[in-house]
Amino acid sequence: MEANENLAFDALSDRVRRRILAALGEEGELSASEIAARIDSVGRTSVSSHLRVLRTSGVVVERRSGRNRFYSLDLDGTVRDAFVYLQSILREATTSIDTTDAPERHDADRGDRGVG
Amino acid sequence: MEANENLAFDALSDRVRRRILAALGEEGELSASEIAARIDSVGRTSVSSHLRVLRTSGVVVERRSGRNRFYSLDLDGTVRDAFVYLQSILREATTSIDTTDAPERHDADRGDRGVG
DNA sequence: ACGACGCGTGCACAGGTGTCGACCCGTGGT
DNA sequence: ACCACGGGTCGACACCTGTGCACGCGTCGT
Repeated sequence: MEANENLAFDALSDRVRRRILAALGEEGELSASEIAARIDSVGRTSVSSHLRVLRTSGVVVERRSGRNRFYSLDLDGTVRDAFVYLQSILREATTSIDTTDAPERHDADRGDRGVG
Repeated sequence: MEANENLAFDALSDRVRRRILAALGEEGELSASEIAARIDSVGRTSVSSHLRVLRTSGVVVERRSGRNRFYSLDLDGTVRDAFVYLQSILREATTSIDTTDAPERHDADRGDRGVG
C-alpha cells in the first residue's frame, strides 16, 4: 500500500484544485491565466501554487507554448491511481462484509451531509 | 458539482485516515481501540478524532455494542461518491482531448513520483 | 534592444488541523 | 454501589498550507 493514489487525494482535498480540475475536464486544456480567470475567488498567485501541486502530484500535465503554459488532465496520472484504489477498497470491503457479522444498512447518522 | 465526493477526498487526504481505511478494508469491522492499536504512530485521542472525521464525512459507519464502538466502511457513503466522481472526470477528459488540439502524451516531468 | 506580458517563486502572514494530555460519560463486572 | 475500562471531547500547542505582494525570468512585439 501507500502508492501514488494518496497524492491524488491530497491534491483533490482542496476546493480550488477541484475547481481547476473541473474546468480542465470541461475544456480539456487551459492556460494558467485562463484558469485563474475562472477561479475568481482567489488570485493568480494562489492558482499558480495549486497548479504546481497538481503538477507535482501527477494530476495534470503542463505544455509550454511560447510564454503560455497550458494545463490538461493527466489521464495516466494519479487520478487514475486513486480511481483504481477506491475501486479496490470498495470491492475489498464488499467481500469483507460478506464474511463478517456486520449487519446490512443503507443510511446513518452522518450529521450535516447533503448536496448542499 | 460540489457534492459529497469532496468530503471523501478531504477525509482520504490524511495518512492516518487512509491507514484506518485500509485496516477496515482488511478486517471489515474493528473497534476503536483495535484501530488505535494498529496505528502505532499516533495516540488513541488522535485516532478518535480521525474516526469522527471519517464518520461525519460519510466514509465509515459506527455500530455500538456495549462499551465498544465498531467501525466499518460505508459502502453507500461518500467513498462511492468519490469513485463515480473520478470516473466522470476521467471520462469527461477523455472526450475532451478527443475534440481538442491537445497533443497525445503518456508521461511528463512529475518530479519525485514513484511507488515510494 | 527595450518594453509589455505570461507566469512561476520567495517571503510573510493567517487560518486550518493533527496531536496529546486531562477529563467526562456510559457500560460491564463483582 | 463501586470500580475498571472503552472511548469521545475539550483545551492548548505546533505545524502545515493557502493567500497575496513583490519580484524575477523568459518570450513576443516593435
